[in-house]
Amino acid sequence: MPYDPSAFPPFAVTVDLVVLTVRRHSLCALAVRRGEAPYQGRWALPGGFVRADEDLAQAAARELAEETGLCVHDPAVPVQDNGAHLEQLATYGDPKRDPRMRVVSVAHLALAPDLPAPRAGGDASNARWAPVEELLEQAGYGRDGEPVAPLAFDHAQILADGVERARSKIEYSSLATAFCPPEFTVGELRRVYEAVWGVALDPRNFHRKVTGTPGFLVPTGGTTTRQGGRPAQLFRAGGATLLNPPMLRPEV
Amino acid sequence: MPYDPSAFPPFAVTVDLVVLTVRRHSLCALAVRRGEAPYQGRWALPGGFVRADEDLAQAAARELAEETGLCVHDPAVPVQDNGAHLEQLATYGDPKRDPRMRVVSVAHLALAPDLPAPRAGGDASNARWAPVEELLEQAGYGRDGEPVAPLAFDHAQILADGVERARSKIEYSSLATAFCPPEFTVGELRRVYEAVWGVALDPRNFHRKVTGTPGFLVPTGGTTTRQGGRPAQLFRAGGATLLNPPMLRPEV
DNA sequence: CGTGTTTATCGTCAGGCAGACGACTATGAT
DNA sequence: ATCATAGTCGTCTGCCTGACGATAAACACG
Repeated sequence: MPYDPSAFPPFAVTVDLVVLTVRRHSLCALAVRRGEAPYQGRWALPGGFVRADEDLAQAAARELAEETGLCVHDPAVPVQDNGAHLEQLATYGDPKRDPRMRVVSVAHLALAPDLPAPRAGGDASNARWAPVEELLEQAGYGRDGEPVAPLAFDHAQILADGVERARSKIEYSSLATAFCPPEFTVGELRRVYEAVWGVALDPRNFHRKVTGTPGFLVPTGGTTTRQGGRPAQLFRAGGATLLNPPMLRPEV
Repeated sequence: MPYDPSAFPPFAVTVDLVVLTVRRHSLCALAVRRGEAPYQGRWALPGGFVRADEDLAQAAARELAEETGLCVHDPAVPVQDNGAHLEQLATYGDPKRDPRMRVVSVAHLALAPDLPAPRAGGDASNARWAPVEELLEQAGYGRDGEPVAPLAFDHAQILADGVERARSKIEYSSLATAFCPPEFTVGELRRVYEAVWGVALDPRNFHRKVTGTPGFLVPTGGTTTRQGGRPAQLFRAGGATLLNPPMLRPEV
């Protein structure tokens, strides 16, 4: 028996994506330029409508693939080639968040290794990686002197929530490896933590901590000098997902 | 300019509530009996449609008040009289989760002190507090020998996610006080942890930990013997919301 | 070819915190 | 009076972390 349509108000449901990566020692998020009203020309988070036959996670994975070409790896297996981590973040449903109509947006958080270039329907000028501090400024000027406007809709709030989730989650999980290529060094992993948290970490204590946590890292046997200096061991992400005891974020 | 309604599929949006409390040393959740198809007569989580002019949090607070009489206290102030903690949990949107139509449910988690009796539209027989293990069993028999059927829809999954959120969140936040009355003893707070985690904790180490964490507990000056034995100091929840270092959940 | 720079890695040491557990206190029950 | 119950204070030991010295292995530059 179908429902009485007058019994409930109809909603549009969308997914919005907070896609984070680490580029040049800073935490960056994917932003796309809006081509239509409202907020035409403003930067926003990528996203779109959930289709009639789609699960929420499927919709988020589809949008992620459309915007970045990333595919989502199975959460049961460790982070691997070109696979991004994707998880639900939170849902935003203020009645006035979209001036056109009642839209409920299920935000998702994606973590990806550094990628060559974003694409937004093939148009590179309408998508970019921007440092999160820049996107979260209320107004001002970016690194290139271009004036920066706040993100469209409530996307600044969504981005802030996503960044906070990422910052806290790398404390007690091995998620930081999702920002790394399939093989990486301890130093590269440390620079991920430093970029996400915005702090400096002691290389010696960090090395002791991550190599001493069982299941976090597994050596591949190879070494690399791509960072300069003494050759460093290469690792892959181990099977462990929870870090116990957690990595401690320095105060302040 | 309104949207073209054919551009997106319409959804019904609901809020479902995982309302947890501690009764008789066990973690219990509020369940209501369904009065109509589908799953007629089965137990389910309380919930309902989000209204056209309502925020998601408002809808959850309204449903909570309707089912329990609890009001939600401002998250900025500490837990206080008859106020419950309420937070968004996750959103569930599988296309087949409701056989009637496309429903997206924004689940919320509420934590409340032990309450006299639930009410579901005034009908007490259609609402009850049940131990979460009992509700999460696939099938079997409850404590009273009554046969137990699984929760309706995907509510077992939602409940499991809510319980897991509560279990992990009392580790690193002062949220356990939301299960306590306005004034409580260290022993009562310890029994909350023991019920939620399902473990036994050392009373001496627990006492040292919670009284030694600045801002967690503030003494009211009074004492009580309601638990028997030597009189215990009464405390209120302090302003601190984050516990650092966290309370450690014993292994296994 | 030495010297300096960079990054990686190993070691040492002191302080803090948690688990294990002994001891004592203050109430009610019998 | 004695016991049972629950609360509170201490002690000790082991582990982890932060601070930091020392060494190793590459490259850059003269």
